[in-house]
Amino acid sequence: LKSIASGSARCRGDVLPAAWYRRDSWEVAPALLNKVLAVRRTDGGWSWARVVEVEAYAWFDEASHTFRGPTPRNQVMYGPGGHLYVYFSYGVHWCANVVTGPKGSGQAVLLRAAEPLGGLAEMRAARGGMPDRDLCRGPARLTQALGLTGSDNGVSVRSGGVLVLDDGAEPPASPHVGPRVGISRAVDVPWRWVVPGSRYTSGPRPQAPTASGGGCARE
DNA sequence: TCCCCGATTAACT
DNA sequence: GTTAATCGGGGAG
Repeated sequence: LKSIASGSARCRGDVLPAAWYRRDSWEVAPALLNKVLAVRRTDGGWSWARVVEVEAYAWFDEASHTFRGPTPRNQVMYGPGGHLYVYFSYGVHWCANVVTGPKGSGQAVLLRAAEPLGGLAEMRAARGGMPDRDLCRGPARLTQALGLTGSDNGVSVRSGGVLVLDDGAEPPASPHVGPRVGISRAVDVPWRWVVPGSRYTSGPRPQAPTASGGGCARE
């Protein structure tokens, strides 16, 4: 059990076992919903947020960085699950993924949005005083708020300054599912999962699975 | 070596 | 709704 704090705010949660990450990305992704992502700041305090939106990527997936095999950039994605893959996007932004699967498989889950919970002052400062709702709403906003950069590429999420914690909150029983955002290939693959009803998600609202006969049920 | 383009955001109109 | 900013990766020549 880990305990982290920022001022009077506090969070207690369990590190997930390595085997938990050794599954395929499309299984780990919805399980990451409602987990807590915590990052230690340089002053020793922490900032943390609850994951509310994720996307899965895999080796056979045209939209994945691993689709064309190993390169210097994507080498962390070929490492064992339970580590952070951080890449630079559009020459401006950092985006963070949790690597999944066994070593060599080339899978990861993109962290797209989170609900800020603790260490809010530092997140606000990092984001230029945006509304709290927008602090981690979007993959690059999330890394900016929590201070994740390329220097965090490859670090474990099970120890050290970046932690994924299970604080007892269950993943949603029926997460909303939909197509991934901002990609041009495999746009029809429904590998984006969102906590229903959360105000802290980004992009268009995906649909609930078969909730009212709607959703993707067609063809 | 060159060139195109991207798992985006913020600031515009 | 539209667009500029901004630069490294990776495929092609």
